[in-house]
Amino acid sequence: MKATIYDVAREAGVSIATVSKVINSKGKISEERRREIFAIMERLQYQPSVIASALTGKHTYTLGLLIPDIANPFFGEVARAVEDRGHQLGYSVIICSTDNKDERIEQYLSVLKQKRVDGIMIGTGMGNADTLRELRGAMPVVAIGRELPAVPVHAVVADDRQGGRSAAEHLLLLGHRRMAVLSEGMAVSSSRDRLHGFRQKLEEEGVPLPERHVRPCKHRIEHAKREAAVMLEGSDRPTAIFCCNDLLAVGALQAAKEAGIKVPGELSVVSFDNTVLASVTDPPLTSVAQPMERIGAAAVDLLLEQFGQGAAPARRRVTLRTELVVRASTALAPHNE
Amino acid sequence: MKATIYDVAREAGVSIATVSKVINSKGKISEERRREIFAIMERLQYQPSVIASALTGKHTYTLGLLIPDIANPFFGEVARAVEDRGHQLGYSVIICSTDNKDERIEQYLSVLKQKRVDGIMIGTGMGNADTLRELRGAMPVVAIGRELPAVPVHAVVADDRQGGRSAAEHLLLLGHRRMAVLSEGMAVSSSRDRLHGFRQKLEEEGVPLPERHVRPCKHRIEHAKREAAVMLEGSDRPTAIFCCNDLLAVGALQAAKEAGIKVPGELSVVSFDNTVLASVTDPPLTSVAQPMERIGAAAVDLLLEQFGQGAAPARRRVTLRTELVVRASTALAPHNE
DNA sequence: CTGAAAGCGCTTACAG
DNA sequence: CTGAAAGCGCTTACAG
Repeated sequence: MKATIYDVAREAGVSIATVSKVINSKGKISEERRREIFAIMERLQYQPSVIASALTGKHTYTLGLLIPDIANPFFGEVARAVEDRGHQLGYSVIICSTDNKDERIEQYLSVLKQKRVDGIMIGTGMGNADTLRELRGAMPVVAIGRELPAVPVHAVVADDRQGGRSAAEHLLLLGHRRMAVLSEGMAVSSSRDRLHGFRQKLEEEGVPLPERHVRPCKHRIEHAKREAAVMLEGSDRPTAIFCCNDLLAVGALQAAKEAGIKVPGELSVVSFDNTVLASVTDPPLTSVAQPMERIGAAAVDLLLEQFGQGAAPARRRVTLRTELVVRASTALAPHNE
Repeated sequence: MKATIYDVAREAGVSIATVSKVINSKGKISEERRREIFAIMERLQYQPSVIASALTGKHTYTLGLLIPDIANPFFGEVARAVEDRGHQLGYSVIICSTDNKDERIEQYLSVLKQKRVDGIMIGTGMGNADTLRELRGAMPVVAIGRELPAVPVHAVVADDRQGGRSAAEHLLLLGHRRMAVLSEGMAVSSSRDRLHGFRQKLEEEGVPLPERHVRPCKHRIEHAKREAAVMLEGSDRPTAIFCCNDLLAVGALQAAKEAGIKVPGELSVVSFDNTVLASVTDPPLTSVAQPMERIGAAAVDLLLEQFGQGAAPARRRVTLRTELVVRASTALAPHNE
């Protein structure tokens, strides 16, 4: 049978209270006793039960992470960052891939509550504002990667607007004037902000961005490819496309290839996220990098900060800068106008 | 304060034992009472504490998943499959990215024990056989994706040998005779088996595979690129390369491009895993697909099967077939010999 | 069909 | 510096 605190106490000839204290470095215990007790724990292969200690009102040292899909490289990298920071601080993370489905979200939330996790990070859409409001009343929550509409919660996000701007700046500097955008659904705040920043910069420079050149896409390569193909038809086609994530950019690349349009010679493509995909395509993608490591770490920190405090302190936002990583998918605009 | 089983019992005018029974569908409770109690639980927003119930000797309904890196697309897909199957059956999964480092492995294992997870899936290397032996004595374990040396544990793996064979068959059919292999370290059983199957098939057909054309690589694109570049020097260079995973194949593709060697015209590349990367490169990769979904699901099933049984039942292995997915990175061998 | 009581393995005041 | 006792929120025989 597994050793318990009673076994350790008996061996050491002390009370379980004393053992508990040495485990948690609390109270004053003579150095000698503490050594002895550690030795006994070692010998008995004693592993204190987090379950039992959690029941006594302490933390479970477990966090929940809601994301659309852990198999998506972007979320995989974010999850890794969350995991690492959590691990450093003594927390484990339970992954919850929601596919952005309300049903799965509710199920996972219920499970996480029953397991009494110490807090939840939400990187997925949340259709139901009531659910979120209720959740926020029950435990610390932080939005990660995107804002959650309707309910004010802490959030850590990339500076999507500035990221969009820097994509625009890059293309403008290369002389592009006819541009297009492949965006995600407008329900996603991060995607809206990227587009907003991009468009704003173009407006400042007096470069038009016709509505028909802004196409929202589902989060799938084939879909992006189809949308891009449509954009690339006709003679007044754009010389540059800004894609709101790497997957969309892959679709754009494939569409261009099928249409016999050379990237970057005849078409520049700027992407967003800078996941591993960006370095794997041919040509490799110029991409606005999100600081995924820092996003993950900040989310954990923001979550843990809330432990001390009572219910719902002032809302906090952490915005992290993006950085344009230039690769081979962008070049000077063709001057055959 | 959070509602407890006592609150529900009080409201319903019954004992906590009765409430417990309706929660767990145990014993005989009149239909009327059961409805009433459910209604009260609903009204009180009662969420039974998994913590408390776990302490009573039941399961924690939490599983541990050890993998090298959740940010690696292959493991991300496996993790997703594990998560889904676990979720279906009422289990959560804690991710543990080990980077194959013994220190991290030990830390995570210790945490998982303290949290009393119901079982552990190991998809990472395990240098220390003693650790594993000890672990296996303490709780259900299954190896996932590769064998664990030295200690017999249940395992679910792809049929790597057959996968290697089918890669070879494909290339032979296309007329290739001068082949090379980019493999992972030989410590990894799956990589060994892939190479073994590949080589065996070649031998059967009397096609040589010179030792200098078999190069072990680290799990990084740049490293693979460098190794491939060396292989592609000289005039007797291979007309086909078999890469033991998608990342290595990306490296090979990049090396070929830099050397001005056309894929698939002058060089065919076959990959293994068939992660999202395989469909993103240019040309997209012909790849031996691992059935990641089924691997993940089988691992969970194999783990849960052990719950009923006493310590260490007979060792079981589940081997799942691979499938060659042909894309555009392979073609007929050039006949300019 | 229902309930009283013991017990799971800890932590936390409180007393000494 | 150390220990006795209550309590965390459940489940499980056992008795009725």
